[in-house]
Amino acid sequence: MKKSEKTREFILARCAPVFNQKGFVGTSLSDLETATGLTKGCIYGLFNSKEELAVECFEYARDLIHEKMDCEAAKKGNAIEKLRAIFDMYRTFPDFWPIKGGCPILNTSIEADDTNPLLQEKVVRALELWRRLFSSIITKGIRCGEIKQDANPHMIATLFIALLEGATMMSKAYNESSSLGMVLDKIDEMINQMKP
Amino acid sequence: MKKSEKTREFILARCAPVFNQKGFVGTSLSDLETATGLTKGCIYGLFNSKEELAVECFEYARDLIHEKMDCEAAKKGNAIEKLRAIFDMYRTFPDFWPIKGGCPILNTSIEADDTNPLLQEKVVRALELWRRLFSSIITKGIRCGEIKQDANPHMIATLFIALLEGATMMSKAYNESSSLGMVLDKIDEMINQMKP
DNA sequence: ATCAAAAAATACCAAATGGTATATTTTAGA
DNA sequence: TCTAAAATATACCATTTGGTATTTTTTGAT
Repeated sequence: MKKSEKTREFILARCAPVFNQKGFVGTSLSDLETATGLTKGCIYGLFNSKEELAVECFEYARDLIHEKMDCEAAKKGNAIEKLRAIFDMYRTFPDFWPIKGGCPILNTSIEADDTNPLLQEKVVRALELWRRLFSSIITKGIRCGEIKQDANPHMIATLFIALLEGATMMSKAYNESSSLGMVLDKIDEMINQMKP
Repeated sequence: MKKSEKTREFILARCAPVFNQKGFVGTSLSDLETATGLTKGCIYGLFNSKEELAVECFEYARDLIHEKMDCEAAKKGNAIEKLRAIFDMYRTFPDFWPIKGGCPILNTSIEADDTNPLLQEKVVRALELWRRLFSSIITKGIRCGEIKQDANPHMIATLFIALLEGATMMSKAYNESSSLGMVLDKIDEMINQMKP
């Protein structure tokens, strides 16, 4: 691995949490200098603009979370348990997040939807990826007879994501886990009703 | 009404949508000058700082929405219908929002939770207000026998808000109303199950 | 119509912003 | 060990930022 590649990864790891907490416009180049201990001369040698860096940081953060979910799901043998494993991660709020600042999809979506088409597009792709993760688990569960035949994977996945994101916002706002807890209990109930 | 009071209201009405779309840090004084047609000399004569103006804009936007919900609910006679009336507003996404940029509570919460304690505190109060609106309708519904005795108002209100906020984020991201539609259908189902 | 007070505009400020051209240091292959 | 290339730091740039002191304009009561 080339030195520049290592530095790139290092910069992403250090800057992703900063962008996730302060947002794209809220993060200044000097913030990124302090976060990395590098100069902007160096940063601009590896990334063409602040926006390009922000995009890569977003994808870095999204991957962290997605991989963690994939990993938790992979440990389980059937669809219902896979889903439960993913939702159980949220029980350790806010420590669950592999990155400081909460859900990068939520954070970036809210900031970008009216202001930054490039980031906005990355958000849509990330949401699609996430929704597909849920709905593919559900679809397989239906095929294996672990989940009701008439369950609608796309709709259930959408409900799960909406519930999780809304509850994440609330629990971060209140700075306590009880809202998220109530939502997770509801999700549990919904999962039980999915059984054949 | 004094001239200065009228100008204050005018500034709030013009600036609130700008803050709601671009965020606090993303909005510059020159943005506010273009939005109002006034100079910052004038703006600073009425507000002590950009932050104070942002706080008042947030409360202005929150009131717009809250009053619209109150108004819709007031038209109906019983709890179930009051709830439905409020949720039906969301069916006209994105035109429902009395203010451009979507839900100001969601937007401000995401930006402020890690960066701006003052705005953050206002978000918490707004969330509490909103949750109380829902749970007081539900509580009255229980007392009148329109809603199951064992319904948990606080929990149901939390679920509703999480669903609405999560779905708002998704529908704004995708720029289409189908996610919100699915969530509204689910909420409808939940309301039906609340009947005694 | 006058005039003081209120409201708004002008002109200015230091600091910070994103970005770049250049210089210096580090790296790795011969 | 030498050296060219790669990586990083330095020094600089124009522009924008939030904010203010001052001046001009508008207002409304007499």
